[in-house]
Amino acid sequence: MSSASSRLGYLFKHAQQRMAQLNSAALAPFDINGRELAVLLVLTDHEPPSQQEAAERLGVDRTTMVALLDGLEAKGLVTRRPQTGDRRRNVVELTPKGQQILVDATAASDEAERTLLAGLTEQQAQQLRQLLQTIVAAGG
Amino acid sequence: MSSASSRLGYLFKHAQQRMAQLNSAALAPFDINGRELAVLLVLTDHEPPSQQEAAERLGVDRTTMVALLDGLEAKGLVTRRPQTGDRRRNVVELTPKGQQILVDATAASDEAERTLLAGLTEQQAQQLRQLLQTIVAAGG
DNA sequence: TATTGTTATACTCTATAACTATA
DNA sequence: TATAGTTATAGAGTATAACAATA
Repeated sequence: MSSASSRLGYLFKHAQQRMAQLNSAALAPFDINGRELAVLLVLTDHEPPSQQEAAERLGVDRTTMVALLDGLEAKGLVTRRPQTGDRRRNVVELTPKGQQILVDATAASDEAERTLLAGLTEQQAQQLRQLLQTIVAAGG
Repeated sequence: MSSASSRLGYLFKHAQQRMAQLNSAALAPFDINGRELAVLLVLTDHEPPSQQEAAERLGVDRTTMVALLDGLEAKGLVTRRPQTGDRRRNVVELTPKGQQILVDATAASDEAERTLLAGLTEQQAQQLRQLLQTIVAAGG
């Protein structure tokens, strides 16, 4: 238990790096990365949110969200427009192209996740997901 | 399954961020961070390794290891000396102070890990660790 | 005054390329 | 020629502070 490779920080970091690597390869055909896919997912999880709401859901600063959306908008995957009633806020929505990319990229990322979990049984994979969700949800 | 917060990339990243946060607080009294503790652990996992061997075990570039060891050496926790027989290599060893810090900091980090896993049973915590090790080990 | 989006800036972590010394 | 350590540099990813528009 006192080896570097058994500590949680090491394990989380390396698991995340490997997942990012696999996602990167799987999403390359769609010209997006894992973070951008996460943004697209956040934008469709609930109703069209403001940039700040999207940032909070993703756990990043609102200034980081600006850069992420700049990229997605340049690729024609999302649109921004002032919210009627409070023109300080931007309503961010997926374009039809963005919606299509979301569907295809999610499928590709699902396959990348299966690759990462190839050494686990289906039951173990579900356990892992549940345990992680418990930890992350508790973190606030 | 199509929400951002259920994807493995998101879960790993946020779990790692929370662990880093807890480690940072727990290790502050010892003036080291989680990465530096990992280096100390790598240096004692096996026999005194060269910088390059230590870098490979930790999964970072050798140039990154240079900077990490610069910091640890400046704090008086490790020493570097040319290896007799191949003076291109540095043998890196913990000082007595480094060994003491390692013991105390590991205990503090163990406590931080328990905090992160507070929502899980002991059995679930061990399961999580095992599943992560399986994934990371498979990744090469 | 407070909030949203934005910009400028800086900090951390990391890797690539080039250099020095050793082999 | 090849390798270990080093340095300079650059690229992600991120946050803080300050600004403009709006409330």
